Amino acid sequence: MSASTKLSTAVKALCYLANSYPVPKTSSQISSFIGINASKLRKILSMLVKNKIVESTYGMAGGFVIKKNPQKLHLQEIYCAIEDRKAFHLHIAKLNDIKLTESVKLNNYFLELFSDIQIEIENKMKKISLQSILNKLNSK
Amino acid sequence: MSASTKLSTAVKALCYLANSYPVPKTSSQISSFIGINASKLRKILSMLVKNKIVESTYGMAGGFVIKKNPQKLHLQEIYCAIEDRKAFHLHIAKLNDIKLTESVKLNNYFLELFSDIQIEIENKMKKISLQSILNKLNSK
DNA sequence: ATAAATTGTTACAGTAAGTGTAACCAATTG
DNA sequence: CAATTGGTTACACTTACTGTAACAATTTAT
Repeated sequence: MSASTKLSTAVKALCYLANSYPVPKTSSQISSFIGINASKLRKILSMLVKNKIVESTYGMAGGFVIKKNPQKLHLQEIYCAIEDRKAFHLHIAKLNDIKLTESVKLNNYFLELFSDIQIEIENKMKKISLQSILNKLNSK
Repeated sequence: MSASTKLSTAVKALCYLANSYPVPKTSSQISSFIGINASKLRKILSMLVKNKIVESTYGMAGGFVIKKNPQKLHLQEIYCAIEDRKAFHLHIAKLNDIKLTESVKLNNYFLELFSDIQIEIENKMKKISLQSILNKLNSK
C-alpha cells in the first residue's frame, strides 16, 4: 500500500469517525464504508491509536472513536502517524563503486533536492486540517 | 526503477556527456561510469533521444552526444522525457462501491491535492538547470 | 465462569511488480 | 560482409504487494 493510498484511507476513516462522534465504530463498520479489508484497516487504525489520534476500546460495544479535535489535527500529523519512512519515498540509485566521486556528489545532490521536496510536501500538509476537509465534504 | 532513480540516472549520464562534449560516448562507457547495466541505460537514453535532449549515432565510433545546451536544459524537461506517468506517482485507493458518495468526494479531494503537489514539484524542477548542477559538481 | 465481541498482530498463499541479463533487430561504418 | 553500436524485446529470478484468514489479547454481557 503506497503512502498516498494509506493517507487517503486514514483520512476517510477519520472523517467517518468525526461524523459519528462520540459513538464508537467498529473496524467492520468503517471498512465497509470505505471499501477496504477490515484487517488492513485495523493496521492503519492501530497506528493512529498509538499516536493518540483515535481511541480504541475492546469487547462488545467497543470500536474506534476520534480523540483529537479535527480543527487541531493536520494531514502531516496523520501522515507521520501511519508512515515510518520519510515522505513520499524518493529514491536515488545506489552506487556500485565508491571510487566514482563525481557520482557520489550527484547522489548527495539529489538526496538534498528530494529532501527539500519532502519538506515542502510536509509543510503543505501541515496547513490542511481535518476540519477543513470535513467542511469541503459537507459544502459540495 | 522508481521515478527518482531514473531521474538521477539520467542526470548522471547527462553530466558525463556534458563533460565529454562533443565526443560521442557509448552506452558501455556511460554505464560503467554510472554503475548501471548498459541495456537499462540505453532504455533511458533512448527516451532522451526521442525528446531531442541527446543525439545518438549508430555503428563504429557511434554513441551518445548531448544536444541541448545545459543552460537551457532543466530537470523538469529531463523528468518528463523519461517518465510517462505524472510526477511522483501519488496514488489513492480505488473505490469498490460507487454509491459511497462521501468517499467519492474524498477521492476527488486527494486527487486535487496530489495534483497540486505534483505541480509544485515540477515547478521546483523547472528552476534547476543542468548547468547549475555541473557548476556545483566542479566547485566542491 | 463462560461465551461473545472486538482490537491488535502474525502468517501465508497468491499475485503483481521490479531487476538484471541476455538475446535479437536496426542502422551505420570500414 | 563483418564489426560496432543503439533500440527493443524476452525471460527467468527475485522482491514486494495484496487479500484473507487465523490467532492472541482484552473487555463485556449473560
